[in-house]
Amino acid sequence: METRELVSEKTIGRLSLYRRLLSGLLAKGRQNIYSHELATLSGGTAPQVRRDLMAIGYSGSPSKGYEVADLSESINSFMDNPDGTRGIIVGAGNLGRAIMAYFEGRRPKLKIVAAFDNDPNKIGSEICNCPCCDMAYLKTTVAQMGISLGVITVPANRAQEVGDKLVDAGVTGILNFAPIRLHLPPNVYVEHVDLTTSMEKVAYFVQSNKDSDVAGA
Amino acid sequence: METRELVSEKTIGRLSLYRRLLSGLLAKGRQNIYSHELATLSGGTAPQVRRDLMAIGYSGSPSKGYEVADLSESINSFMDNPDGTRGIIVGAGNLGRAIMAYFEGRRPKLKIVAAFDNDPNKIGSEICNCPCCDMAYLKTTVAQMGISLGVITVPANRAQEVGDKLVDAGVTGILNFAPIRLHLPPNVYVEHVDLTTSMEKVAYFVQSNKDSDVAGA
DNA sequence: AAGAAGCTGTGAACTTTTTCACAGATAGCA
DNA sequence: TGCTATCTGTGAAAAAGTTCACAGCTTCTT
Ligand SMILES: NC(=O)c1ccc[n+]([C@@H]2O[C@H](COP(=O)([O-])OP(=O)(O)OC[C@H]3O[C@@H](n4cnc5c(N)ncnc54)[C@H](O)[C@@H]3O)[C@@H](O)[C@H]2O)c1
Ligand SMILES: NC(=O)c1ccc[n+]([C@@H]2O[C@H](COP(=O)([O-])OP(=O)(O)OC[C@H]3O[C@@H](n4cnc5c(N)ncnc54)[C@H](O)[C@@H]3O)[C@@H](O)[C@H]2O)c1
Repeated sequence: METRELVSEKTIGRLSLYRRLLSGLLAKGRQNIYSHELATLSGGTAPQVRRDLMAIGYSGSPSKGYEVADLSESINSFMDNPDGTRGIIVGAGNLGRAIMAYFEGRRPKLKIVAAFDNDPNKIGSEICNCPCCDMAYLKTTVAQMGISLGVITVPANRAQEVGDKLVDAGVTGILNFAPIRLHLPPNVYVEHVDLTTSMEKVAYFVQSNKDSDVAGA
Repeated sequence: METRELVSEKTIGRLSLYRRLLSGLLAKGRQNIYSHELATLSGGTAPQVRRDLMAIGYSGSPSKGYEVADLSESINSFMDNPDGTRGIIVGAGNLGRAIMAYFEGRRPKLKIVAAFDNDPNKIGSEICNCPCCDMAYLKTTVAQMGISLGVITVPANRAQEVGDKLVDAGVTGILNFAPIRLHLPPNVYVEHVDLTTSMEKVAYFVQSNKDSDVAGA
């Protein structure tokens, strides 16, 4: 079974945001920050920020707050795999290519190293400095390049099949953009990004704004 | 007064998924479904499905479960604005265009009707049957076309400014893809889709999977 | 006609997550 | 030095969300 769930998924998500905000501040020369300032930037509350930092064992000073550079480094070393994480994208369509373009060269510890597709016109081409490969090479590539993360951007009706192939190849974390729920073994971490639902949620709360007020996310 | 029974954000998100699953089933001629079946499809539990449907006042039958067509229609009428919801996208870059391509013609009650950009090469062009307009026309377009929803796909450093413009124009719901937290009035519903965080969460949980169990299932 | 099976609807229990509220720490200042 | 202001760290309370467990309904079987 799962051994240690020390830090909750929600906290991990917020830590990801904090470190992004912190590196922006660092670039501007900012040295210290209080929990309530990070809270404002991140859209949360001060106690929540303090709880999150407590979860990774980080301590600030009552008068100076937190040291930007040091905290940033602490979150990095808590979250990043020191050897780096390598991922692949399956489905080099509109969304897949947008994601590849965006993540190219952005984080040294998290790289997308190849794309896979089943369209003969795409196979063999290069997308954002990554080769676009035939699905037949999925398993060997995952093994040879030490890939642990897969991004699924194929149409909904192919997503389960692709998920199965990724797991079979040895991937243990999947980011799924297809609008269905994948059925995969419990030792594989799956994050579903459901853009249709996100859009429909906004549409719903827009509508209900008309007669009453609703808190934001 | 309090007319509308408050339905949580999480329930709304699941209802969006249920109706998508239901329309797939409907297309296959399926007539009835039990809560535990919908639970399996949606990755949830049977009591949760029943609670969610209870929230919109829908009742099934103890022997037949829920009627697919009828339930689907009930969720539609609960979630959709009968007059339809119109949205615009600001930032016709890689992600913005992928989203426009995807949502084109997909839902009759939820349409993206225009794009906006500040790049002179894009302004005046047509993207997925939508005009790409100059930001100068944002306010008048929102008013004239009765637009209530805005999607933000501009770079992070322009997102707050664009959010302010959207709110000023009269939009009351925003789907934000820029990797920052927007600061907007509380009557505006904002959904943040943070793809960087999603990716980093998977990377984190991949890493922590390593030491627990190795045997694939 | 009565019993068995298996479903829904839901109060209550439980779990997770967030917020409150305050002791203790640190710096600035008179 | 001692007072004031304001921060952090955290136990405790509250809120939100999920699951349990079972009464009651409906159909099927015998
Ligand atoms: N683009 C969006 O904004 C958006 C929004 C919501 C959901 N999605 C979902 O994201 C996914 C991708 O969307 P898109 O707009 O990029 O679609 P797309 O059609 O542009 O791209 C799909 C790609 O997958 C490839 N493909 C198809 N079957 C394959 C297989 N079996 N193995 C490998 N590759 C295969 C196709 O060749 C194509 O390149 C879809 O599931 C879609 O429902 C996208
Ligand atoms: N593409 C992804 O996978 C991805 C992942 C994570 C986050 N994001 C975020 O989504 C947003 C869009 O990403 P992208 O990859 O599409 O970027 P992009 O650079 O391809 O597109 C940005 C578009 O916004 C337009 N723009 C810039 N400033 C503007 C302004 N002030 N008003 C109107 N239009 C303006 C540009 O002309 C361009 O067309 C960014 O904030 C990015 O951080 C994207």
